[in-house]
Amino acid sequence: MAADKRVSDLLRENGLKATKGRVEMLGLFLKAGRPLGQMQIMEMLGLKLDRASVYRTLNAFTEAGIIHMAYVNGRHRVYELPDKCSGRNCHPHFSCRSCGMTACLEGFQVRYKGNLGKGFVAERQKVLIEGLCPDCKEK
Amino acid sequence: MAADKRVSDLLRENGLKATKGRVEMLGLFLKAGRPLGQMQIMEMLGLKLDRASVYRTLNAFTEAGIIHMAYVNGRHRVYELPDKCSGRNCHPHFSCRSCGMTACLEGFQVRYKGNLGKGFVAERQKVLIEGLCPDCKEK
DNA sequence: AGCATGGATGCGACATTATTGCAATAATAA
DNA sequence: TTATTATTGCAATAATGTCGCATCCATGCT
Ligand SMILES: [Mn+2]
Ligand SMILES: [Mn+2]
Ligand SMILES: [Zn+2]
Ligand SMILES: [Zn+2]
Repeated sequence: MAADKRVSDLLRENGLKATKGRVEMLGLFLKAGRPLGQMQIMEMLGLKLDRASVYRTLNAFTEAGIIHMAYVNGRHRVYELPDKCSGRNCHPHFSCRSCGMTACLEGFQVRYKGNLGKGFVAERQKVLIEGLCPDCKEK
Repeated sequence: MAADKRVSDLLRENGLKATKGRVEMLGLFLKAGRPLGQMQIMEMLGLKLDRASVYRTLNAFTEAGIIHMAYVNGRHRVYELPDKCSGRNCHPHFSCRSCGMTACLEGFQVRYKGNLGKGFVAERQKVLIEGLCPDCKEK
């Protein structure tokens, strides 16, 4: 598949061997266009990869900067491509306290007033808005 | 101790029995003035409470609104008093990606531009700035 | 003060998420 | 193609948090 070739190259450009599992996982992130956790990845891939390999790949991708952890949902770590983020301005997420539904907030800017303090260096922000989704707001 | 009396009353005002463990834990939060996790709590209390009780108390306090989860540090959930927060404007935190050091950011305002979307209700924000602390910046 | 009662605790078992050691395997360079 | 070395699968282990249950104790009532 031609898409696989591009994904493989992307992996090698980032210093990672283009193994089957990695190609499938990165392809999934590219195709999904939304944050993914370990369980979802394995289900979408048909449980073909070992759990440990999925975790190791998520860590490898994160260290390489191909993905980053978007947020923690309960006990689950959820990862995504950093494509909707620009530099230190990572896009925020919303989480429904009632049903656990989460969503990327794209049309939503975060601004800060004040400064961190002498010597601190900001590299990234994680913003999570908690509240109620439209469904849970009813009733 | 007179302080214990006040803490006990605070617990009862929130519909919680003023047991020894709860008085000690809430006293710790009031005295510490900084976010605390389960491990820190048990160490500071000399391991007098059972692990399960600490977790149950953290949950009870959270449901009562006496504390809330400030952030997740690796696998650890860290809680704090909501006294530095006002309504839906919870104060942000900083976390050093190198040493794991975290800090409350008090002189730091967060502003949003744009809106959530029809039907969404924002109740709380969790903002975590990741980067390097002064010590780790030196390297 | 003494007693009754229901919630809280201690303890062990369990659930879940994530990591690690190690032998087998597969991706890359020569 | 072969050699080299990172990666994988598998099982064991770690780490965090929850649950059931018998016991205990904080509270309200007498
Ligand atoms: Mn996102
Ligand atoms: Mn804080
Ligand atoms: Zn919802
Ligand atoms: Zn640091």
